[in-house]
Amino acid sequence: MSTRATISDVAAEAGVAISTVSLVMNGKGAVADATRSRVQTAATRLGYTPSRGARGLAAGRTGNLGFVLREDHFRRSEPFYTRVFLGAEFEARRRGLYVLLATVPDHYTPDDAPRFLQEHTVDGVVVAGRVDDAFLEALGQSGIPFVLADYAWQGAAAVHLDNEGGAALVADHLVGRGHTRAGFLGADARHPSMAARRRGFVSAMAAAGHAVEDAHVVVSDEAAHRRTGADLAGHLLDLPDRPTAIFCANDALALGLVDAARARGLDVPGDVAVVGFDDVEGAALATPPLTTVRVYKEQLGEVALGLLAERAVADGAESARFARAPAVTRIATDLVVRASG
Amino acid sequence: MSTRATISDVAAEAGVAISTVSLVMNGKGAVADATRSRVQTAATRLGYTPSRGARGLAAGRTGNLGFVLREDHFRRSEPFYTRVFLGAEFEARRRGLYVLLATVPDHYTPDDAPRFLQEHTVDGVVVAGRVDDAFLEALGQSGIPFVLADYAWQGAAAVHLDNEGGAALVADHLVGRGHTRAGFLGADARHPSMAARRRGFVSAMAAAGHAVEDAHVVVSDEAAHRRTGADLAGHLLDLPDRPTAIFCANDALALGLVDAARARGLDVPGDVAVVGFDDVEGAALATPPLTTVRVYKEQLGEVALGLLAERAVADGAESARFARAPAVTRIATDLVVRASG
DNA sequence: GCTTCGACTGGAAGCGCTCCCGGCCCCCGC
DNA sequence: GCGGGGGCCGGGAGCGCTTCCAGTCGAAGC
Repeated sequence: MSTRATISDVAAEAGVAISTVSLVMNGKGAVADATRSRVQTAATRLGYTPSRGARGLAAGRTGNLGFVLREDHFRRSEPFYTRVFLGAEFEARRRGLYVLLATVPDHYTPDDAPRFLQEHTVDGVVVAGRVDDAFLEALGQSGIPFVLADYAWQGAAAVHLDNEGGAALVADHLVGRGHTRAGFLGADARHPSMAARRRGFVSAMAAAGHAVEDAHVVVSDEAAHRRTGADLAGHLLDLPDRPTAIFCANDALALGLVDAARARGLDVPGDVAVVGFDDVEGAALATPPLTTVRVYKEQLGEVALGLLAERAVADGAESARFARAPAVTRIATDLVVRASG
Repeated sequence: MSTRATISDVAAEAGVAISTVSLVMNGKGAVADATRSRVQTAATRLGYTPSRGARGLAAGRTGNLGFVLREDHFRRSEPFYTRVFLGAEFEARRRGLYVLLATVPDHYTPDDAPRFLQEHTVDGVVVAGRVDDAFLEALGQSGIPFVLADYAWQGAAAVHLDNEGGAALVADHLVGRGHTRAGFLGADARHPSMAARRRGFVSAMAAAGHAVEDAHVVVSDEAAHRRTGADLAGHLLDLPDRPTAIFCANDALALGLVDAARARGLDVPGDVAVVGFDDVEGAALATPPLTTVRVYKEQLGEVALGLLAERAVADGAESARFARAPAVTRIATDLVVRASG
């Protein structure tokens, strides 16, 4: 191991100038093939790998990107954002970048600022899921490019799931199965995705000629957990004109609703069909297996990071940044039909 | 925002030399109080934060630590290692360090080497959970200091849970409840922790005068999932002299065993008491709530990172590294008694 | 009163790399 | 045959910071 080889070692070994080695390592400029290969063999012989730190210092870029999410999103047992992160990490690796992970508390104060915002150790930030707007505010003012994943804020660049489209798929599916009286169960109402699922479902049902009655739309501000689903279920299941099918804003809620239905002696899907959203790992294993909308979490992360990388890299032109119109990318969703509805 | 302040801006603003600013920022050397405070106010007025990259380059240290785990450990739905990571990240923040996360595949080949090993972007690495020994081999040869969390390998520095102690607590508890015929259900047998739990339990039972019969010890090499627990359960539950209590190597197995018991019409804990290990989030919510051993995942990460930080920092003295005896730290565990046993 | 020390501060040499510039040489066109 | 334009490559100035070294100045020591 001793001390590792530096660029000048390689230059000496190959008998060329430092700058030539740099050109070769970065695949830039015009270098004669002979020289190029001489440098390359010298580099491999010495086991040379460019130092990230030095490269960053000189190039004014760090090659690091931040990935920020709310603390409780990260420690949730359903690894939704973990998967998003993995996708991002994968894409970063492909591009030769690093990802620094950081969490922000539910209620953000300037003291909670991830250090990398201060120390400028990242060229850009992916923000996953809903975070305190105060954080986004601070992030926006810092001038660091950022991309939201599965969240929306003031027209900032974002990539999210096609929630409306997925919900519409559900509506079509239910209508196709002969349901004309469908209900919706939602939670975490402030999350744009949740709102979009509701919107997509309600309007698709209406478009199909089976408008959802207001009384059949139950939405809460609470977190969208299984227990919440069970707790809210009564508002629909105990109705005299109980819906014959219920679309829940996510699988956890759906699972909770199934619990509640079962507790009431109702058969799923016999008495009430249930459809979720997300296709979490437990959905296929549940009894009955849950019909749901599959979302591609890794892809969400990949796309978000890719978008960010392009913005952050192009960011040498400080001025051009705000000129580019914020892009909103949508990741397609699929309906997975199982036994529950 | 424009372009951020550098150390020389601060020096100019405070009317001192660059080196003096550096001394102040690092709290080193002898600087007159007046100068110090002048520098500090200048720094805050300019919103100056030292650049990590430059600092690292100059000091020969990056201030980054790696956190490596197996890919499938990370995407598991139970966020065990996620919690460990959070603990590590927390401790790193306290110390002003960054954590780079990387995963290695189940079967490691040199191509899978996390980039930071090559690019020397980290000063040390925390390895969480069981990884391919080939990776540890490579890591060891790279000369980068590392600390294992929840794994053991060739006497390398490691911190792990007090598995034996926790298992002994379970044994004592069961004996105290009058159980004299206890069984053990394990999986992922190659994991040292799993072996330790078994060992601790068996020897504590023996010490209490109620040795566990060999036929009552069921261990598999499969992953320790809920389904595995259900699948293996028959080897104990269907025995003519079925144990009155079963200690499972982790909660997932225990939950699976409870499933299997219920499927057979057996009452838990009436017909068979069940105890798990880990205290996962679902343990308290299960029916019946699971008696289990609580482990402090965040603390595991904290301690591992702390240990590593000390090694990696002290590592200016390249030679001293191997002189220090590898420390093995143990994190205490607690018994949580709930309804299942 | 002059040396000696210490406390303090400034200068400057890098850390390993990128990238601009300038120069060499060779080939082409007229 | 001569000028000009590329293609290639070397030099060198930084990037922002740490750290060694030298130098200044005031006060204590003889």
